[in-house]
Amino acid sequence: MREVSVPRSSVRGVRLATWNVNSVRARLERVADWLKAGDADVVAMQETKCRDDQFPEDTFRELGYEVAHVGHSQWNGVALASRVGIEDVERGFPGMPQWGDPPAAEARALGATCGGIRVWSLYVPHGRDQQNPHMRYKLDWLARLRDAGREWLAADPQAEIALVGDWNVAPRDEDVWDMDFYADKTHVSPAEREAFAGVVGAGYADVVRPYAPGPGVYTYWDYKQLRFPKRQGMRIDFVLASPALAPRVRSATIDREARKGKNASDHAPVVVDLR
DNA sequence: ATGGTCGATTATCGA
Repeated sequence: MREVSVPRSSVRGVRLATWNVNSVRARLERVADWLKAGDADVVAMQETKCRDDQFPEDTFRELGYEVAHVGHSQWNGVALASRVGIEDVERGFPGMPQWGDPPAAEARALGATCGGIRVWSLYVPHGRDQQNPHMRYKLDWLARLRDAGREWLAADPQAEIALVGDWNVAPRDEDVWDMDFYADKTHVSPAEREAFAGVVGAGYADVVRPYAPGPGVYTYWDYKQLRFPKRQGMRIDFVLASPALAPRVRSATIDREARKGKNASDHAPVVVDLR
């Protein structure tokens, strides 16, 4: 599968990261600095907030990464950057529900094989609020992802698949800073948690939590209300791994440092080291 | 003070 005979990553393992960058163009300097320091081999990005023709490919290329992107205007947009190859790029997964006018509708999922691992960069619909039709779309979207994920493993139980990104679900009470605050909002409802659990039940394990246990461990902090310095966040960014991939995990970290200072994204990168 | 901040695109909307 690998095109390079002895890539550096095969000697010291593959470092896989996911990061909701909240605009790849507004964040470009910080993303580039993070790539230089972070040594990631594969980086999934979400909320790139640009069209394909606006994606700053050259900056990534200069840093040694190939890129694939799907996006539309300011909405959503997901990307993969890889220095261990990008093959078989797919925009959207089979059965993925649509919302709004294409191509915005397809800007939530990008799959590619990177260094032998099938990586999906995912931006799960937000839901907006419990009564909004967008919530139904969110739950349907996760149900279709569950079905697709189950089929991929049925076709090849040994497949090394990573489902990574911003899931817009906090699966446990400990994953939000205050359950009362979120009681009537999105991300914590039983329906949303069941939808997330459906993907886990299809065979994909959260491989980060064992290395970054809660409570009080988050991946997102609202820009407003000084949520970050007050340590009031949510854990909503996850790396889920298939049964063949999960045992390759050696460590995982949430890079809180990247949320600090000016011009930070409201999400921190999540990093997983594979053997 | 029932908001407070961002980003993309153009006075809103989404997160």
